[in-house]
Amino acid sequence: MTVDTLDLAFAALADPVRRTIVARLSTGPATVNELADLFPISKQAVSKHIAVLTTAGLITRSRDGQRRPCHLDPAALEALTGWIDGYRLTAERQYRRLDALLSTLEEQS
Amino acid sequence: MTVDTLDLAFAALADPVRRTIVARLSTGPATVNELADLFPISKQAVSKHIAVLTTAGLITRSRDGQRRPCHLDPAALEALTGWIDGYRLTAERQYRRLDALLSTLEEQS
DNA sequence: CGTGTAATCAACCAGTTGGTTGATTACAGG
DNA sequence: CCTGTAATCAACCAACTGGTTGATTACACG
Repeated sequence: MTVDTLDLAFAALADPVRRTIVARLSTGPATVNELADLFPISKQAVSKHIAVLTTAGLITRSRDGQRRPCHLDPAALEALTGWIDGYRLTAERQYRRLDALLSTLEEQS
Repeated sequence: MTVDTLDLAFAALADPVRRTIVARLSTGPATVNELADLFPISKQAVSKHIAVLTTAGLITRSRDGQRRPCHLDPAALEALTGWIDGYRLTAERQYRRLDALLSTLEEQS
């Protein structure tokens, strides 16, 4: 996952409407119109949100007659948690090392 | 973690400068001036980025003389992965259920 | 072919973001 | 007290975002 993709993916999840769309899609595919029913905004606005999520690689589209259902991509979500966890674990290791150092100093005093 | 905090945290990580700051802080605390050396932008701009990360709860500040070092908060990062993983796992379960259904239909045909 | 529906495109507007420079506050040390 | 340094505040600007409405494309069905 490239740096730009990380930009797009985190930015995509920074909006509550888009997070709600992700939550809904986690239970199965849905069309733009179905998703638009969840919000008090226009269908075009929802279409834009879906475009943001698609560009970020978080969802994919398919074709079923006139309908173009949206599907969530779990692998893209996993890439995000992977990025975060890398640094989180490094930081936690760092804190444990600091704690150990402080314990050692405590014993010596 | 409230909805607004999720907004702020994801938006904070949507910027490559701020992600680099997070990466650097995962190895230990650093001051604004130290962090500013990593980027070709003004110290004030870095100060703004740090304010964004602080408001999002991802980093904390402390006081050491004139210095005000920044520290990464692993718990805040964990809250983010927790949110993502919830829906990722739901989606993966959904796909496994679909696969199972397709297998059943395959057997019956 | 004509009609209805799903969805996007296009233009526009208000508010936010990321950067700049200049001035200001807070603290350490001689 | 005065000087130097760390950091923030304030004002400003160009670019982007999230919303709107109106027009357009793509497909299914009778």
